[in-house]
Amino acid sequence: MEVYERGFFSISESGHQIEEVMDVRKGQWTEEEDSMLKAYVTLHGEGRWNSVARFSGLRRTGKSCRLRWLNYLRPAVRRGSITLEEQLLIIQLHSIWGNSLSMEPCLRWSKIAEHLPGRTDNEIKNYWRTKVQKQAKKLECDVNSPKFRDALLYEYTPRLIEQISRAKHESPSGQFTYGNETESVQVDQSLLPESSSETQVTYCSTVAESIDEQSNGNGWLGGGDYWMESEWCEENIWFLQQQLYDDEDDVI
DNA sequence: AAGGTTTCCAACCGCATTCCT
DNA sequence: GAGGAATGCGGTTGGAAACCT
Repeated sequence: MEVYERGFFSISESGHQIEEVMDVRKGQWTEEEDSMLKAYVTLHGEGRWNSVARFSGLRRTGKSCRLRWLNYLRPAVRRGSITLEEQLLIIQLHSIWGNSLSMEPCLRWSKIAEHLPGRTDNEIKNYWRTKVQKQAKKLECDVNSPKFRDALLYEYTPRLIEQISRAKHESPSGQFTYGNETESVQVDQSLLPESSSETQVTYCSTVAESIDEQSNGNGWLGGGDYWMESEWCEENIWFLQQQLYDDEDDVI
């Protein structure tokens, strides 16, 4: 069903303000709209989205065009499930930029997305909300609680790293998409604080930087064919559950 | 097979920030 | 420097697809 809404197109060209009232289309993009937008951006480049909306012939707002391009049409956009390595990074980076300890509560999804080439902030946000928050709910604790964050960082994360390492060694082709030495991101247990505290941020930064360093120059997501099932597997959920219940009285 | 429920993700919205005149 | 337009962000929603009964 096509949805149109009365809207304004307002742009300024060479100092002249042009304002026009017309029907603005909303909802799912059609293939035709996609190719129109693609063709226009290929020819004129990104940016000036209101002009794109007006001159491409699309009955869409600039905002809508921008979003469609950035989240879907851009050639760099990567598709498919979030891999284990990406999960690992998201969890770690979210602990730095996505919690209340952060000095910059804004910009977190886009900041995290910067470290996952080809992934959009929208995608990461969706992943976090649908997968991580769902698991927190299953485990009957708040996703932002220190208990859940600790469990994710100090119990789930090392297991993820272990799985990644195992997968690397089991992979016959040896195609692994970040770093040459998976072991170099192994968690050093001595670095782990006993419970949630400011040192958690320091620890996370260290791990994230370590991963980031490896990603520089070799483009760990840049072209690897490595792919594996990356959803929250029952084994990991069970393990997390055990940790949460075992530590119930220990963790503040 | 049909109807109901859940999951997932593309797209929208409102607000904040940045840019431009 | 001020004001308005453009852009970018996080939060939220709606609907298609998948799953369950």
